[in-house]
Amino acid sequence: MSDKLLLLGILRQQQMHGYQLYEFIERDLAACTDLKKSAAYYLLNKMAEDNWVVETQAQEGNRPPRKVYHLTDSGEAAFHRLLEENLAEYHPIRFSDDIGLAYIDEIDPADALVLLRRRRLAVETALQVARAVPEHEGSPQWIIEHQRHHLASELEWVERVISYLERQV
Amino acid sequence: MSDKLLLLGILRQQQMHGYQLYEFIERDLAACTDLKKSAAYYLLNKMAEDNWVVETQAQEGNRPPRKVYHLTDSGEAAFHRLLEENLAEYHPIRFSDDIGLAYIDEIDPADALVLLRRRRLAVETALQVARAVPEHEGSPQWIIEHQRHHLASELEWVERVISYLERQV
DNA sequence: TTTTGAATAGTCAATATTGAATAATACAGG
DNA sequence: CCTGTATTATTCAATATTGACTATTCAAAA
Repeated sequence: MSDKLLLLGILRQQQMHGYQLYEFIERDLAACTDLKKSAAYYLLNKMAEDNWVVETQAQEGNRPPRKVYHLTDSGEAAFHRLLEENLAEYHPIRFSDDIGLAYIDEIDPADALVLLRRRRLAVETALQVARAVPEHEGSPQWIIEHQRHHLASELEWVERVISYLERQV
Repeated sequence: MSDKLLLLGILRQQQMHGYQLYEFIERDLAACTDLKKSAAYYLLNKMAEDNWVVETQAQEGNRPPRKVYHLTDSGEAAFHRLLEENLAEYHPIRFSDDIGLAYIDEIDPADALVLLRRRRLAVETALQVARAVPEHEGSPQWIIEHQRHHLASELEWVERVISYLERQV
């Protein structure tokens, strides 16, 4: 659902064709979502069926015709509905990367340490990238702030696991 | 992949039939994964094709025959491979619940506050649940500890957003 | 005793998601 | 002018995932 919200939110500001949407998402919204190109087209078709958007053909030069998506009134209503839903909800996340920790006793602690230090490096790198994103003036960029907050917390946590293992060795 | 690791890890300790696996996961591992029954069967079939597990038929009383899954040697090898991979990697997560925050200016700040307080309640509840899980003696239960650490951090963060909005109103 | 409901064990069709393929144009370098 | 590569725009087949359904057994209630 949040992907539909995202697409509707973009189309609300400006009608676009599929590829344009995809590009915008890849380029500017990589931090919020990893929505794939073909998934975006799929969702646009769904939303067209539900009449949240309409497709119009547009020709530019003698390029192949493009499908431009416009928000309808019922799409606008859906946007607001999904927005309120999204703001109120909280989906607890599962850390699939944690599964291995359940079996950490199956390998030599010294080996485990090497592997977890590799993981720590990955977290540190992600944190540095998130911190390097330039500030936008105006209202706070909640999504990137959340990333930073979260990654700092993750780093603390990996470090806790690592120091436990260090005491084991 | 982490789902396969989970299944292999369980089958390593004890051969099981599909339903037994599913039950164990639902009952005892709800915190680590939300693997569905049919997804588990799907993965078991995949792993049988790859010869990581073998199926044997088992009859008990006059119940319908059950498929019991055993780990093979190459399954054992795969387990270790996946475990090392899993311990070393870190997949940054996307908070799909954050999409709405990008559009928070589209609604009245007072309304947004109401919605976000609802979200805060959901986070608080999840945190209390995680804290209520009884301690296991012996080695630390990393997964549940991670949950607690993470949820505490999430709560801080929602509170940050809420106080920003409170200053806006 | 019959019915009702829960537990057991799995299958399946419908949905969703992905990566690869297609096909047209633009454009730069030799 | 030809050729290879990048960009544009979308479709599609293959994979993965889900929820709903089937079918049997057991236990308890009516």
